[in-house]
Amino acid sequence: MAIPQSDEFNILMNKRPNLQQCADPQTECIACPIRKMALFRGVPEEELGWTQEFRDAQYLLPARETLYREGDIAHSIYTLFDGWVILFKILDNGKRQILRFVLPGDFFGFQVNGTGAGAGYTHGAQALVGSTLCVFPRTRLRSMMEKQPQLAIGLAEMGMHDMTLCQHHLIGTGRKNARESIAFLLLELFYRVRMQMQNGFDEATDSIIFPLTQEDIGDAIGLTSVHVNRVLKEMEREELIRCQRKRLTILGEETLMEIGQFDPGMIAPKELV
Amino acid sequence: MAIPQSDEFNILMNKRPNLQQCADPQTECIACPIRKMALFRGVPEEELGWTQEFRDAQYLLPARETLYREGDIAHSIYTLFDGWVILFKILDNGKRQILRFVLPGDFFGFQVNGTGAGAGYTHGAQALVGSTLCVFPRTRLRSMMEKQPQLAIGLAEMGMHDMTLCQHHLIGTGRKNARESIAFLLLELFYRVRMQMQNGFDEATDSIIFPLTQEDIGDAIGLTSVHVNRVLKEMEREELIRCQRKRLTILGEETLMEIGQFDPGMIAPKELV
DNA sequence: CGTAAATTTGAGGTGCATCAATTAAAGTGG
DNA sequence: CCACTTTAATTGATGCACCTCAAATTTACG
Repeated sequence: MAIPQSDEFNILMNKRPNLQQCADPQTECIACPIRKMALFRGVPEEELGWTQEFRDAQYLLPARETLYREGDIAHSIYTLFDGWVILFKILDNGKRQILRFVLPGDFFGFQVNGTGAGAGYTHGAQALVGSTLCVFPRTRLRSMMEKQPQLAIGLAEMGMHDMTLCQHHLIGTGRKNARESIAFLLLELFYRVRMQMQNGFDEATDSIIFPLTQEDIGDAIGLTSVHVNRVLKEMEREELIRCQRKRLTILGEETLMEIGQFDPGMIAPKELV
Repeated sequence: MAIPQSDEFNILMNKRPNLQQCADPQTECIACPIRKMALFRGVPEEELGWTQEFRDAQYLLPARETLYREGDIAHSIYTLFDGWVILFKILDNGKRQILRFVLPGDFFGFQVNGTGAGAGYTHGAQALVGSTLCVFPRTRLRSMMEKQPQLAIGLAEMGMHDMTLCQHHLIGTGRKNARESIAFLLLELFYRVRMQMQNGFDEATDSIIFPLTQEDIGDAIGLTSVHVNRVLKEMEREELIRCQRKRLTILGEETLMEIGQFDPGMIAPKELV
């Protein structure tokens, strides 16, 4: 049975032929398991029909696929429902800087250059694993926020959280050595995945699905994959971590936290007052 | 004549004995020359009496003085009215990472750890030059936003802008060499100061007041002051900049923009749609 | 005008990059 | 399920951008 397709979807498909519309039934906002962590966290239950109407649909993005490139016209903004997405920027010299690791519940795609409908994304976005996205039309965001202040507050709060993470990455690249900032990154991602308790965390082995390559790690904290490898190997020899076959286990949590100067409270979700 | 002092002020003075209340008359929000760049950008004129009531007062913070330290209970949030403020974090090893340069119109002090009235700042704040601050009670922010959605939207927009700057700093420390990221930083600050056309920009010489020490520059982009000095000296020899006596002149704008991969559009104020 | 703070310059060391080649793992079509 | 191909991980040798330490000089400031 054919699924009816919106204009948004057609625009999207035009640019990204690999994006697939989900089969019915799609997750309703009212039944969304990650809602309390996501954009609509502050919206009361009785209003959720309205958020549902704002949302365009859910889409599947296969692993390694690009969602958008820097400069693409920003038709849509996204909440990641399931999977892993990276936001990044490519420099003139060809080097890549990963700006953010997007995990389920995170909102992204709202950072643009320019104004109005023709504004372009400031960065690129790519899936690390097969991912499910909730897609919203960007041009309606402002009017939606004016109607529903909770949405704006939620956005400001999530922005604050993202900002904190970004600042910690800045500290990592600016003022920590390779060992310290790798320890921090591994712990940060481990805690963020474990916090949501649904997406690849295995309680039995205290491990998570970890789809980053060593090159991804390097591009996040400003190192070459060669040097990342040396540090990771050393940490494995010291029995601080196990990082194999796309799975990460933290063995020496205490020690790693000291090395990376990591404290879970630093990356806890933020609230405005 | 004694100025009546609010509870907020007393709390503030208790912790920061060097903060001085401005003499009357203080700038009214309705007459504020930087309002359109600041937190209340979206608030219609007829509502400004209300923003005025939200604001506690304006205060003076002398040069080099600390406004708050990391971990201090966050009673207040701030808009910088005039001056330069840096937000920073000190690591265990004593190194300092500057997270943000706050210029007039910028909003800060809302990033906290924890919830409720006892939450603490995630970072420290310090004035580089004598600065004037608009102070707001943090605990009323949420209710204010619920009453006035434009405030939440403004906050989200400013957050987006700050995030973009932070990401560019991340790119600088992570994926650029000393020369490139110094060029970027100088241009960024130069453009941001010139954009507001009021605060130390001298049209005749195309120069700005530039209160950073070479150590400040280094702590912003992850270099030692020694190495910053060598790069700056080289740039002066090449007649790309003049950076003396707390004043910065850009001589080779084109070349510098190429070196730093800087484009003014990247740091233009952001709007949601 | 004296003292502290910031800048400047030199010499020597190191953490990470670069280049290069091998091995292991993951993906793909038959 | 296996051969084939591609991608990622691993290891070694060498180099350089930036750090560290240290001392001289200039500038800011009470």
